[in-house]
Amino acid sequence: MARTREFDLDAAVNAAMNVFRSKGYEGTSMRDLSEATGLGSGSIYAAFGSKDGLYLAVLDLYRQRYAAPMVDLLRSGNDARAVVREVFIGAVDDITGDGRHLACLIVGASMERAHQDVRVAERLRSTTQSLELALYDLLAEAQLRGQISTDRSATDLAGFLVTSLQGLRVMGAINPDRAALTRYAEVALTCLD
Amino acid sequence: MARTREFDLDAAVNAAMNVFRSKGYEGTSMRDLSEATGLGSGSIYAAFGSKDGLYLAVLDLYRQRYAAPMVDLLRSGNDARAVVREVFIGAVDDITGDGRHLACLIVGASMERAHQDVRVAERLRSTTQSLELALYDLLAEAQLRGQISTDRSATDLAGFLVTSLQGLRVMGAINPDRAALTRYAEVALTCLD
DNA sequence: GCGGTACTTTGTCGATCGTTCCAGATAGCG
DNA sequence: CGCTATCTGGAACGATCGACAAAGTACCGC
Repeated sequence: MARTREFDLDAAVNAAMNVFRSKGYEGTSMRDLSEATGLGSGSIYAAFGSKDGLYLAVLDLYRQRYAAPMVDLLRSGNDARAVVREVFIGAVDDITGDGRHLACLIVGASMERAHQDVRVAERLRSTTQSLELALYDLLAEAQLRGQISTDRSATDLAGFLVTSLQGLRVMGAINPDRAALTRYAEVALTCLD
Repeated sequence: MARTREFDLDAAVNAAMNVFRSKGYEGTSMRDLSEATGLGSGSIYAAFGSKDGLYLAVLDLYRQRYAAPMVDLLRSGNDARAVVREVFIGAVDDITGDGRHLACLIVGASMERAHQDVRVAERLRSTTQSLELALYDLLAEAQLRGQISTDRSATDLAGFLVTSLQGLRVMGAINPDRAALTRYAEVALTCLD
């Protein structure tokens, strides 16, 4: 063996993620990525192969960092209503959290890259489906226990809730008004009544 | 006066809109726009000043072509429930309509351009607010008449419905399943009950 | 019909794009 | 400690970016 890699790969992907979130895929140049990660372009290409490769790594990190904890929360076994509300409030916090205008990578990727890169599309479908499935399991169970409405199937409710989450991200990008977004989220939650 | 303009300005903006919708702002080059509109880049710069200028013209056309008719429908004086359902079904049709994967310009602009160009942000806010206001007027009236629920304010309901519409656009980009989107829309409409 | 004018076309500008390659630096092994 | 495999940062690549100037063209008022 010889010299080992000096930089923290995860930290680099994380830095790249912030750039992609604020500038989009096409709007981000390799120069931007070099500056954000502190790496030379040679190191980036050695580690990820290409700009696309780095973007895919960013998508994976995003899923692991944001989507996976949300799924874990939904599967924690707590009260369905409380857990779903917590997910929505967490999302609103995330949207309006910092002033750096970090758009949702999932929504951005859906609009900009899903139709161009099939690997991106696959990851998006997989990520949203895992979230939808966790919601479905939670809601189906709650319906059996009579804790939420059975007017709509758990499938439709889960899909609708994911749709609302995506909508909140878009609305937050247009107008990051936390109080308003919270009220919209509350209206969405009434579908469980 | 002198030589008249040879091309149809609206047709050119419309062609540019399709390109922007399928490739995004940064992903679209002046060459793409030249080919789509059939104009030389010189003509484009003479007519719109810059790529940004053309993009703003596209946003205005999009509003006039898609958002304005929606507002007109909401203000047509017909039954609130029926009109709102019609708007949602129309949106789902638009999302899943053609196979050309034309993303919603509003959502795409929100994610990619709103944080970079203040003029884009203004147009987005203005467009969504006109839609929200039309919904508010419709729903407030319907509440007075006892036709829909008064559990939530008309303001919140209107905002929530716009949020749902945006969410449907995102979900449609990830997975253009008309039947599923229609069911999600139906769930959203239950907030009026 | 003719001059003037506005529009169109073409070619090209410097800058920047994503990518590749190289020379120097560095850590592990014998 | 020397060797060498690997990593590093930066220079340089051709291609393409958005933008523009000059030349050609068609139309209007006279």
